[in-house]
Amino acid sequence: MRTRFAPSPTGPLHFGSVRTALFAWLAARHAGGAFILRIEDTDQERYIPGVEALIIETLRWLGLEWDEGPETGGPHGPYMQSERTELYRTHAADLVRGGAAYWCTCTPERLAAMRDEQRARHEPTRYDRRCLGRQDEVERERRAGTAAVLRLLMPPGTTEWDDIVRGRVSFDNAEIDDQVLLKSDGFPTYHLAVVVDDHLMDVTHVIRADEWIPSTPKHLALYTALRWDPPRFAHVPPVLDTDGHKLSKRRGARNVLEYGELGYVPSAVVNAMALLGWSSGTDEEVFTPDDLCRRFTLERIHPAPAVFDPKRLDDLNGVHIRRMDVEELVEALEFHLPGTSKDTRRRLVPLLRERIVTLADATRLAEPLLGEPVRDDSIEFPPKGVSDDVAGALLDACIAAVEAGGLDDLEQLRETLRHDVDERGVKARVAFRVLFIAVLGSPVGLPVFDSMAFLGQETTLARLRTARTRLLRSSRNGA
RNA sequence: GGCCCCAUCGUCUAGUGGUCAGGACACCGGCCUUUCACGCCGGUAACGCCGGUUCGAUCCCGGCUGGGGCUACCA
Repeated sequence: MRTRFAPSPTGPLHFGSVRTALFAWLAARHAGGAFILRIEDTDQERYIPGVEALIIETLRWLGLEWDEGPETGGPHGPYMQSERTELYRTHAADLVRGGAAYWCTCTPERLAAMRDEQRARHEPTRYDRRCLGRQDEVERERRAGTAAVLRLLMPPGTTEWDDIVRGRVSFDNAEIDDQVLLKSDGFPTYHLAVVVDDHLMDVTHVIRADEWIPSTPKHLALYTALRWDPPRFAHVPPVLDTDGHKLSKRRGARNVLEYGELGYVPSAVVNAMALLGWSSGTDEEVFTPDDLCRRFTLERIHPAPAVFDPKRLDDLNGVHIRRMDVEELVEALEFHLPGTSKDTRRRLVPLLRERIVTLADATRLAEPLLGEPVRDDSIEFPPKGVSDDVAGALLDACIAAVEAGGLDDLEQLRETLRHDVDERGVKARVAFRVLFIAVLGSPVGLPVFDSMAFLGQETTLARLRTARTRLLRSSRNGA
């Protein structure tokens, strides 16, 4: 099996377009086949420089490596359509010779007027073949320099194919327009280029968005005219946003690369994408890329459009993070805990792992351990349910214990302090908020005794004493 | 206007001519617990509508409705 992903460099990749690439990649990997990357840059007007670099970076980040394509090369190159124009012209000439295509010099104005009339008559809009009956004349016009396009002569009859995700699809050819194959600037349209390239690159399975279904009969007609065996088609449904609209650049669909900056890990993004429109048929839903390669088949793609739910990605991201081993996480966290050493991160990971949804959460959570905790006076201190006396006694006990080396045995330290507050009739879960605020600056956050151990005796004592002082001052003011 | 695609909880989905219509996320309870989180237990929640075929339809067929797409010298 040979599949390809053929994006046009008109903007960065979003979740929907990458999911199509993922499906093509998975299908190839599952079958032990090849995955090809080809850049469809035949539209000179919409081309945005630099975007192909972005596309390449996105696929690499996700681990969707291609066997043939830009940068890696391959036996069927070049893999940029703009460098293959000679190929398209050659095959266009074949089509003309075989009577499957003809030149047309109709102006855009005439074409527009023609369509308006057809629409008014409730007919399908398609070229009326005016130029087909006057080819000698058209030839003279072309020689004289009149702009001309090459059109496919759509044969009569019906076109049918067995789509891997849709089943049998069929069209009445009479409804299909004589598609422009070569534009007047000499560049091919998508329709000619895609057929020539897919065939020359030996693509066996065309996996693309279902918006291409209506033009598939044109492509099939081209395969027939060129006497080539057509590939199998799998038209995959679109990914919708929460409002039910198709994901698009225009509607602000996020560049997939941004998910990395936001702290999502590639394996989770891949997992979430795969689950949009595909299921394993079992109850399992957490998969590594390797798992997916093993289990993915095109036949199990659900034909209905899918709404992308960011909550699902969050969940999966947390799961994938929790499944990473310490060293992987130490590596992954480098960007979000800037300036930390590997060893620091190694000590932080056990505290963070269970409580971050994205890697970026680590920045906020670890902050009080990496810098000074910011005192937030909107946080009640001592907290509700804890008297000044109890808070003071707890801090004193904690200070004394830490001075005596209590951080060497956190379990023991905790039990001692818990016993103390218990005797004063206060629940540890309530009283310990004093410690949280003292050490972390907030009543919620990382486990407080582990945090003390991370900070070390000196820093811990400093923070406890600062809190103790703050307490004295406030109770004096209060009295 | 013409043509095409799609339709199961809020979301992603499984599913069969006879099922208590299953799972996951989210949500709501509870447990665990030094906070938070993790984890565990439980709960709310779906076959769009109308016909037909059939002893019986979520499942097969048709229509409708709804959503999406194509209808360019864009992809």
